[in-house]
Amino acid sequence: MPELPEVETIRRDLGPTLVGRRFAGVTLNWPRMVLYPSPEAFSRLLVGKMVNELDRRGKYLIVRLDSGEALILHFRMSGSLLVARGDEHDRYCRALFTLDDGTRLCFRDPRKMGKMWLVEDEGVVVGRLGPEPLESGFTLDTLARRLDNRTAPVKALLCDQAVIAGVGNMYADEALFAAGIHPLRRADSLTTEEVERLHGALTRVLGQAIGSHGASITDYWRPGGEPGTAQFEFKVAHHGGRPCPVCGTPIERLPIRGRGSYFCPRCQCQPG
DNA sequence: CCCGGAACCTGAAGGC
DNA sequence: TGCCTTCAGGTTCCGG
Repeated sequence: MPELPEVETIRRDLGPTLVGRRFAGVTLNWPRMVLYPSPEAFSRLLVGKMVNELDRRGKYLIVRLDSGEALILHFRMSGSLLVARGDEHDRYCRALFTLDDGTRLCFRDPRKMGKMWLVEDEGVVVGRLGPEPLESGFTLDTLARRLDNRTAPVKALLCDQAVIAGVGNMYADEALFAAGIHPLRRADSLTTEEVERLHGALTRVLGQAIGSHGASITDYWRPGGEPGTAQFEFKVAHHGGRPCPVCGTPIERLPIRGRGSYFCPRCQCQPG
């Protein structure tokens, strides 16, 4: 599932391919993935526009155009953005972009949940996101204030895009394990030391995952088709039943807010 | 603010 | 082997 490290990998990999190129054509095989404007207007307005730069906010990829508009993509669970090679048919290609140099880009998404927008004001799409956890402004104090006075489980807040942008299920589990904090702990019950450990764990886990080009655990691949390798560094995420790499206790799985949360019941002390 | 559930999707995994 | 059910997950929306 593309979370921050996966989308950042896509951004870095595709920069040289996209920047300076113009869109020559768009084929929408699943028009419902376009949320704004209408699919017809989306395709018509995109063709001819040049890519100025690639950016990322949270799990959103932002393609800034010379017109001042932005093409924004969200990959949800199963989306990836692949440079198409040859003329092989991919039944999961939901949108195909052709560039002015003949390069083709496929928005591949088996579960059809990815979304796209073409907007003049990025804020209408990404305006409510919380801070970027890898930017210098994301200090210990930033995190502490975002968790203070919140009674929800810390795991739920880490996955809330309005609290921190880009953290999803996998990396929330990994960060909580690295910080030794139980996912059900009430956010307002964390000590200063725990928030400090969590802050360090978040930046470390996300930064390391970017260095490994993201985690290929479901349908995520890098734009060139290579898998990421961050999943090999996971200690608890999706490791239910396997022994904790620190103490050997079997990793447990617990639904929190409808999402499977993996943790070590010994290393991550119980709530309360 | 917090919570649960539904909706969107389909491949994978489990039960019988 | 095959049919059927359930699950997974990010986001949004709705109701309590």
